[in-house]
Amino acid sequence: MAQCDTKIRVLDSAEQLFGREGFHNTSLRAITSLGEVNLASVNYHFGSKDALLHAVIERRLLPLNKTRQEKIETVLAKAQNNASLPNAEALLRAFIEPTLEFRNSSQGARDFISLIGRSLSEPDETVRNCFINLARPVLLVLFEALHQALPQLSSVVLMTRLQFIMGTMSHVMCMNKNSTLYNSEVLTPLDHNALVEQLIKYVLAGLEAPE
Amino acid sequence: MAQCDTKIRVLDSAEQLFGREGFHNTSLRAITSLGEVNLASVNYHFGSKDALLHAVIERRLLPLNKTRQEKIETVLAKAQNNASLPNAEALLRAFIEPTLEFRNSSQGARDFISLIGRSLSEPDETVRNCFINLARPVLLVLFEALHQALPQLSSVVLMTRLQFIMGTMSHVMCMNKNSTLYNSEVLTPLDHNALVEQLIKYVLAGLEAPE
DNA sequence: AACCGTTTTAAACAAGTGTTTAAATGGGGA
DNA sequence: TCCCCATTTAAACACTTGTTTAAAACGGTT
Repeated sequence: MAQCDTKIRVLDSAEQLFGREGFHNTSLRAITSLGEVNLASVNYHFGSKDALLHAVIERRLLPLNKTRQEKIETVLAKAQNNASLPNAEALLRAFIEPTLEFRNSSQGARDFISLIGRSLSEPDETVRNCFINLARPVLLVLFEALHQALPQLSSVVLMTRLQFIMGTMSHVMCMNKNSTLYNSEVLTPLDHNALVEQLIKYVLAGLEAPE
Repeated sequence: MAQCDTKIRVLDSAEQLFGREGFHNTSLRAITSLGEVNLASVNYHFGSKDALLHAVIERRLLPLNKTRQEKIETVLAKAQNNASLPNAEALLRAFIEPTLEFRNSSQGARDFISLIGRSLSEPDETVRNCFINLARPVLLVLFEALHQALPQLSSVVLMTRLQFIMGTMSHVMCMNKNSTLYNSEVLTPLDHNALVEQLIKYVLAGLEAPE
């Protein structure tokens, strides 16, 4: 089927360019020439540039959110079996690890994660809402689970800290070698696994700090 | 002086629109019509749209960075007088509080802080470098100061955690009522002071976590 | 082979972009 | 008053943008 091929080529090219150059800084002509397809195929298959963005995000985010939600529910089920409180670190891992493992799996995944890492602070609500609406359900699940894990925290403080965690994660998701704050030839950045562990340690400590 | 007035009106309008709509999503015509000045005045007074962005950022960031650096050096001097290690929380406050106090001072400041909060994850290096180059000196000072305050942390871990802190801060700086993750009619967000205290608590706990 | 709906293609569309130009305007000093 | 300079203005520039059009090409079914 040639038509499926075209659709995927558009999605892949759009993912790469949206992730690296940003949505507004990427033209349909750049996408179609990178994917070596005709300009009009975008509007034919997707309808508009906005709808293309939606398709790009949905393709990766739905499976990712499914994984995250399942892992969270596994932690909750285990706690219920033990008649104990769910473990906060395990819940954070359930949410964070799939994200960064996916990011580490391919260059396309890396570009995509960069795109959605940026989307929370995107000024244009077209982009922002597209991500937020898809992410809200699993974030609510995470919020409720963390509420069980840390009953000493008030709702408003927990919500605030969850926002902080999202900020920390977003920043890690967008990071690449060109965006470091210091031109450090001396310090070599951490590898994937060490970075994940440091991130978990950081957000867990912040989350569990006395109110 | 009519010319100064025009320059300031362009800067103010650009600050507002860059902050709210993003750099690439803001046209010179939108800026000049908001400021009620002629379109060509931007290129006459600043040279180009890129140079205008630079001027917008520099106008606010240079004084802000000066304040942050002075406060950091005050903490360091006090520690030296007491022949003790500098206090990590005081150092974080020296860096964070001026930022959020400025953000809270006016709507223009709020727009500006939103602009630079986003700039770290900006895909276009024109915008990103503009901020990073101006911010690097004070960040290096902060890094060295925290190194003294927390000698048990290795350089690479401290650097990583400083990146996490910048991510958390960036997110707070961009936050507004339209970007919340949950449509919570129930939870009313924290006021300015409570938010600052929660932020300090969060980043301090993450920074001081055992390595 | 003829027909069909789907997909691809090149071309054009109207609107918007940053920048440049050259003329007009304004006010202070000789 | 005249001149000069800095500033403002309206218009045009060349280019890019997302979208639409109508014709062409394709591939499977009868």
